Formats: sequence, structure tokens, C-alpha cells
Amino acid sequence: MTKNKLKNLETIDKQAFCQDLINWFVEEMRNLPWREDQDPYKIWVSEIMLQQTRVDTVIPYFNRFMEQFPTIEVLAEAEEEKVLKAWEGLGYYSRARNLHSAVKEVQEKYEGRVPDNLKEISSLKGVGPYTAGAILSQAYGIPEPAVDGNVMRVLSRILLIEDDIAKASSRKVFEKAVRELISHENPSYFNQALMELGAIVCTPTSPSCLLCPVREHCAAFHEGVQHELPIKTKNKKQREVHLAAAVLKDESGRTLIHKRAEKGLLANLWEFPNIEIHLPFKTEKVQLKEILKTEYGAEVELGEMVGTIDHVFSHLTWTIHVYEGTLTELKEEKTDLKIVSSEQIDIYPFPVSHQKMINQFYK
DNA sequence: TATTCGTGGGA
DNA sequence: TTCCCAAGAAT
Repeated sequence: MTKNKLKNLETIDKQAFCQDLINWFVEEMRNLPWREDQDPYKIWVSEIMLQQTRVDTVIPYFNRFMEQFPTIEVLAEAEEEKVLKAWEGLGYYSRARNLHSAVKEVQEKYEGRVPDNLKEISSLKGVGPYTAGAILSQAYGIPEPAVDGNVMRVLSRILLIEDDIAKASSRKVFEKAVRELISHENPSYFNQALMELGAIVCTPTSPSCLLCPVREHCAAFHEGVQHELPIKTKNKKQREVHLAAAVLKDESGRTLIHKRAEKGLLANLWEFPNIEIHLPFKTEKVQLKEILKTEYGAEVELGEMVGTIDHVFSHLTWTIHVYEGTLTELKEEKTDLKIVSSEQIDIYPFPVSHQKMINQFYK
């Protein structure tokens, strides 16, 4: 009853495949800042940043991050707010908080040395199956699979694997394939070459098969079905959320900002005070003024709506109606509220949606 | 297992 | 415009 999904593993010339793949990588690999040496810390940071994020986007963030936090020791002793600020604009901010937490654990529990075994490295926050394999193979030469989206796309074509790569369970199929194929002489280059091939040649929509170093090993190429793979089900449409936000200034031109909750969307980042609008209650302006008083202890004079910010996340969209106003009184001193000047505001990490508000309505 | 977690770029 | 995507992990 068990269908043999990896039928083409029996016929592929594994030795020749590895050789063709790695020889290509040696010639064509891009010069990337985290490839300058095999520092496990640099590889670790790069792999976290690269999760669901393009190489071109990561490069400047990685360089700045390494300048600011050059070693595990430095990062372990940094304030979380500084780490989030360095991550500002990169997205998926729990990556930064998990990395910071895990680096602290490595510093304390392993004397600052990144673990070189699957059990320990996998126990670190933010290190899942892919990242564990990437670090172990690239930093320590251990033949562990590092299966990301590239690897699933490439191998789905080479081995004609028709599992839905959108399903979490499919990753195991590809890990099994990698365990059969991986070069034990150079697992680092093998893993990186599969990803590099996916990024440069074996691309999602129009693979450059004529430039592919392993096309003679590729079942999909021989069948002419490379455009039909991988199989991937579509994702759902985003949920729409409406917000009303207030850019409030006190008599000296400073503005009120609020630190978001420590869990959930944009956790621990800062924002302008805002509320989600549920229709069809009072007008949003009245709701906003009311919440500012009850939840924030802020007495305000609100003007008319001055603009709209639209922002798209992967799973929802925000439409923010922006109100300007005057802060006349702030009753309590709360740690998640601050009144800051235009110079001080640059210290705080904001999501891109609120950076837009700073640029358009504050500075 | 399915959903939640960002952002910017390209088809 | 709309959709998908890009070196995934946590829950």
C-alpha cells in the first residue's frame, strides 16, 4: 500500500550527481558575507535572517548586525530593544527575539560555543530542522539535511516527487532523499549547492534547464514536466483589519508611543496608540478618544482624519485611519507608554506600517 | 495539521 | 491589481 515516492532514487547516479552539483557550485557560488569564513555564529545569524527572506534583502542587515554584534558574547549582553532595532524592517521579529534568547543560552550553557550536534542545536529557540541542518553542515561538516523551499523545488523536479510541498509533512520525504544523496565528503557544499541551484537556475516559474549542471540527472527535464513541479496548493486570502491610530503631540511637540504586547503580531515593537475598529458602533473617532482615556489614561483633543496607511502582511491586511491630536494630560506612568521627541523616536523599533506614519505625519 | 508570524520584489 | 514568493519556526 505504501507508494514509493522516491522511485527515482534507485536509478540516479548519486556519485555523478554530487560531483556535477558541487563542481557547479564551486564555479558559480555567489560571494556572500556569511561565506567569508565558517564562523558558526555568522552562519547561525545568516540562516535566521534568511528564513523566508531574500538574499539581497538580508545582506545589508547582516553586515550591520555583525558590526553591531560581532560575537556571541556581545549579542548575549545586548538589550532586546537594540536587537529589535537592528532587525527593524526585516520582518518576522520573533526570529530576532528567539535568536537573542538562544545566544544567551549558548553563552551560559555552552560557554559561548554553538553546539555541534543535532540534539543540542535543535533545542535552541528559533532553530528548526532546516536551520539545524544548515548550521551543522556548513559550520561543522556534518552530513545533515537542510531542506528549505529551494531544496524541495529542486528535488521535486530531479526525482519527480509529487508531494504537496505546502504541507508540513512533505519535508520528511525530501529529507529522506537528501540523506540518500548527500555528499559525505562535502555536505556543506552539497546543501548550499542545492539551494543555490534553486535560487539561480531551478527557479519557480521559468527554470533555466539549459544552464543546469544536473539536467541529465533530472527526471522532470527528461519528461518535460519541469514547469508542472513542484506541486503546491494555494494559500488563503488575507483577513482585513481596520485600525484607527492617533499621532498625539504634547505642548513641546513630543509624541506618545506604545509598546506592543510581548506575544503575537509585531511583539515588543512600538507603535502609535491605536484601536481595532468594529462596526457598527460609534464613530471611530469617538471610539479612539474613549480608548485613549480608559486604556492609556490620556486626555486628548482629536482633529480630523489626516490620512490612511495601507499595510499588507502575509496573513492579514491593515487599513489604518490616522488622526492627529493634542495630548493634554497623561495620568499614569506605564512602562509600555513613552512620550518622545523627534530625536528620541529613532531609538525605538517600529514596524514598517508605523514607520510610514512617522514619515508622513510626525517628522 | 493548520495557522500565525513581515516585508519587498517580481510575474 | 493581484498574486506568489524567499535559505521556516512556533504553536
